[in-house]
Amino acid sequence: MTEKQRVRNISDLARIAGVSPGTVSRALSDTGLISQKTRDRIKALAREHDFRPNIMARNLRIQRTGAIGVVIPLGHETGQHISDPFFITMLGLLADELTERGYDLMLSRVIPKDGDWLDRFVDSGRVDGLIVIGQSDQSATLDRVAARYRPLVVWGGHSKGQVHCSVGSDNFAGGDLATTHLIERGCKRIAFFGDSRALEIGQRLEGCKAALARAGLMDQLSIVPAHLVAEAAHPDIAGFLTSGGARPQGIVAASDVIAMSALRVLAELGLSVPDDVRLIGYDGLALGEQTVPRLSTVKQDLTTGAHNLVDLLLRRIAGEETGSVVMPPELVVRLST
Amino acid sequence: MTEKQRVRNISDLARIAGVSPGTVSRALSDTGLISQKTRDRIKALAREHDFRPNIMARNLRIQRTGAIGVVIPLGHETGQHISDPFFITMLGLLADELTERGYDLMLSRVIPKDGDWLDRFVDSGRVDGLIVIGQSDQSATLDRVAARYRPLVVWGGHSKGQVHCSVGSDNFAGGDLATTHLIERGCKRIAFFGDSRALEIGQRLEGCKAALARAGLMDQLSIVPAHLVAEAAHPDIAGFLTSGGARPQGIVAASDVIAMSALRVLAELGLSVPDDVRLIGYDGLALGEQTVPRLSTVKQDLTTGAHNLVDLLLRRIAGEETGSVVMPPELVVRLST
DNA sequence: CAAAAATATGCAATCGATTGAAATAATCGC
DNA sequence: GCGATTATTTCAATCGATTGCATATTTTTG
Repeated sequence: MTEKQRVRNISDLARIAGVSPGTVSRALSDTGLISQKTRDRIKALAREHDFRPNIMARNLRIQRTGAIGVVIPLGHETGQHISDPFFITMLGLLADELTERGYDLMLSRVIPKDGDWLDRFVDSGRVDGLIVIGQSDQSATLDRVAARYRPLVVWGGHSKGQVHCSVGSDNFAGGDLATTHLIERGCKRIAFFGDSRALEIGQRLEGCKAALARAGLMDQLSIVPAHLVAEAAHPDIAGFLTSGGARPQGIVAASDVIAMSALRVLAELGLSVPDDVRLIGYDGLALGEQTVPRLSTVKQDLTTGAHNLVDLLLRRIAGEETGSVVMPPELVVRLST
Repeated sequence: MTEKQRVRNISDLARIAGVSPGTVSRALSDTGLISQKTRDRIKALAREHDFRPNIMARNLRIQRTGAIGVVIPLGHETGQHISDPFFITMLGLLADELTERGYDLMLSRVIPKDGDWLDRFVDSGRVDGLIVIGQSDQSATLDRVAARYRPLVVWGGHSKGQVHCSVGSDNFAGGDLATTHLIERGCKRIAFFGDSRALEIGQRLEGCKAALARAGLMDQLSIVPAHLVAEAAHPDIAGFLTSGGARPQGIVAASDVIAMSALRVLAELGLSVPDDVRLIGYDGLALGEQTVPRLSTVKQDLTTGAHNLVDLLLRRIAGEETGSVVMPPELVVRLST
């Protein structure tokens, strides 16, 4: 009979302890003036009744949720799925980073049909801040919302005049890096696989073009707007490679996933990588190490990226003004080039 | 000057509309008796001031959060990362399924050091229910918590006497299926790659043994406790294949990810799949279609699985009692066997 | 047209924790 | 030993929406 009926709130515990609810609150949150003795006593009591203060009530009162929203807009690419390896890698890193800082992660997948999707999330009051993974083709929406809602950061490219705060790698430099590498390997006819309507991919394509222009190979470029999803990219790529045009000597894929699809199509056509065609990906995902041959790629440091995203976001939540971050990409040469 | 200062709560709006807060509440939530006329008027007003009721206050009052926690315990495998393709695939499907049912998804990665990790989450009051992906080696903890906390479902294996509600495929049957397939292809020496301390993998191994026993090949089995993470599995596998023992004719990998690692090791050793060694994975993930050669596997229907998980969970939240679900696995023969 | 029934709206308590101000208790200086 | 400080604790308002009950309004009915 020592076990009373369940302690359901701070007042119950206060009654048991013979103090006021306010005192219990102060004892349990390690803040506020209170004697060490009562604090210990009340904490022990709380443990004994395994009581934990109601988080919703706390949130309401202190006006914060302790959760950060992570949103993945699947804009230009309806079939794209949350299980895309890039998203996922980023998601995992963000989960780690946010957990470390004491925040929960609220995941949301959005298909932006209207211009309203972001507003709805922002105004829902469910989260203290928002991380958007990828701009897709929604830069305008992001800019509009960023103008009124501070705690918002975006993984993606940075472009002139951009209003929203972004973290990403220098896509132009990366595209240049990849292309220059292929040129150095002796490739002349080069194909770019990727849909340039997405901001980042467009920038990578520009970098690719710049490298080609420098080498005087501009007229040798083919552009194939391959889908980002592996299954969807397959026919795009197969269509191009079997269309009868001159076969490219080098392929710049706008993502590692696209590169993997290309790898498979090439294998199906009996072409050897890198002997017949050289192929380079983009992102530096772990799966590039598991392919045969292992994939050369332009690596984005996603660990640092995730760290920066969270760091900037928390600073913005704290009211600070922050600029965007552009990180240098790194060429990783493995066996596919 | 038509735009007054920001409407921040239901009372502000009530004042503007000239009604009581209660009426506004009733108008905005499509419940309760209220005249169509006032409802429309107030809704229009709300839209005009783009006001949305505070969710935290609502949650506190109606005692639910509208969020479901998804927890990934990384028990027996410290290096394992949230970006494991299986987790991720499941996560994406759950996100879709939950969004559809009007719930948010709160993601949490846990490394269960103490026996307390699950209790903390359950008692935090952040979520209305919990989905745990994978039992890892934490069946005991899951059973203990399930005994007192109803809205909890687990993806994973089902074993006799299990207390917690689980959804998963019949791992024993799956292991049998994979092994029988290899035997039919003429394999005699068979290796099983996977760490059987995890419940599901242990069951797959049992199925594998059963098939071998039937064929009188029990003494031909090698067991390699490969890690679940691709990078960590690589040395495990390479170590086994170069150890000088008789090379297996068939390999049953406990997951597609392990199979991918095996594929790479075999390629590095100059062995052809399936000519020199036949290889079958487990899970039926999309990435198995992108490998060279495309991977044979035992497919678990994760879409249905995710649907079942959410369905059972919501029924449990509603107070219903539910049993576990064991789904039949399906043999998918591609080019690696 | 009055009474009964049905429909709308207002009132006020409630969910559970936090926190500034007020009250009380403990400690100190001389 | 007494006022002045300082350390604790209590009190009560607050965060913002929901909802049972009471009241007011409208509609129906005989």
